[in-house]
Amino acid sequence: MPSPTGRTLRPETDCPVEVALAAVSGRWTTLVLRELMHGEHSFGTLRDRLPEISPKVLSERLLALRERGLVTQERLPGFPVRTRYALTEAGRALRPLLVELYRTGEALRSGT
Amino acid sequence: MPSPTGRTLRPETDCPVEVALAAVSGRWTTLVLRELMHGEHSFGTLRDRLPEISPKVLSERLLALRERGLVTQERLPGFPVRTRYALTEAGRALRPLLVELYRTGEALRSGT
DNA sequence: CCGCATCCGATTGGATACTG
DNA sequence: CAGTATCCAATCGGATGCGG
Repeated sequence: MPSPTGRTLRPETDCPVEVALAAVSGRWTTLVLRELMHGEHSFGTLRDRLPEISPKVLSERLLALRERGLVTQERLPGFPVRTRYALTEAGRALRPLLVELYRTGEALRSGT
Repeated sequence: MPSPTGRTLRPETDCPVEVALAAVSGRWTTLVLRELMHGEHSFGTLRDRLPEISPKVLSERLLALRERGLVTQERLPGFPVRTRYALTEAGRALRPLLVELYRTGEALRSGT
């Protein structure tokens, strides 16, 4: 965490903690990441695996992840249209963080 | 992360990942935690160290952290009133997660 | 099939003033 | 000193319908 001097005094988007948090926060985000950790997916297969997510939100999440360079989108030729979403190297770099989130969450629950 | 079977299909508050995320999310939350990681604080010293946080938000964050069992509040006798906030054992258990957030955030930035 | 546009209710965070 | 009460603007997430 930030050093004693040079401490951030307010939430800044370029603070590393905020950067990482931004990458995984937002409803459904971690679940979308989990699915993509298992491999590539189309828009539709993601919806199949997360049946209750609305197209708008899924679309928003995928766009945000792409803008952060965590996910790539590829339009496949042919008809009907198909799309392929996959994690980038940076996206895969989130795995240890997700593992740590899981680990910490379990510790908190058992501690309670 | 959740096992192949028994995967969570939607965001549920008792999913470990959500539990951990809930503990650290919300604007200012990680900064308040950071200050408390350094030691106990009163409401006022927290405001001094985070000059731009509003009393309402600080109050909300501290309450949420208390409700999750991450922070304790102690009213000190005497006048004027003083209060002391400190991390619980569970609260201190968040340190590795904060470190991992920082580490991941830096990796994302340098990767960009 | 993909995913954007629209509408809407709920939640969030900030500013400020006030009380025990 | 330590908060709570109010008010408000902005963001968020869900439902649904339409267009490429």
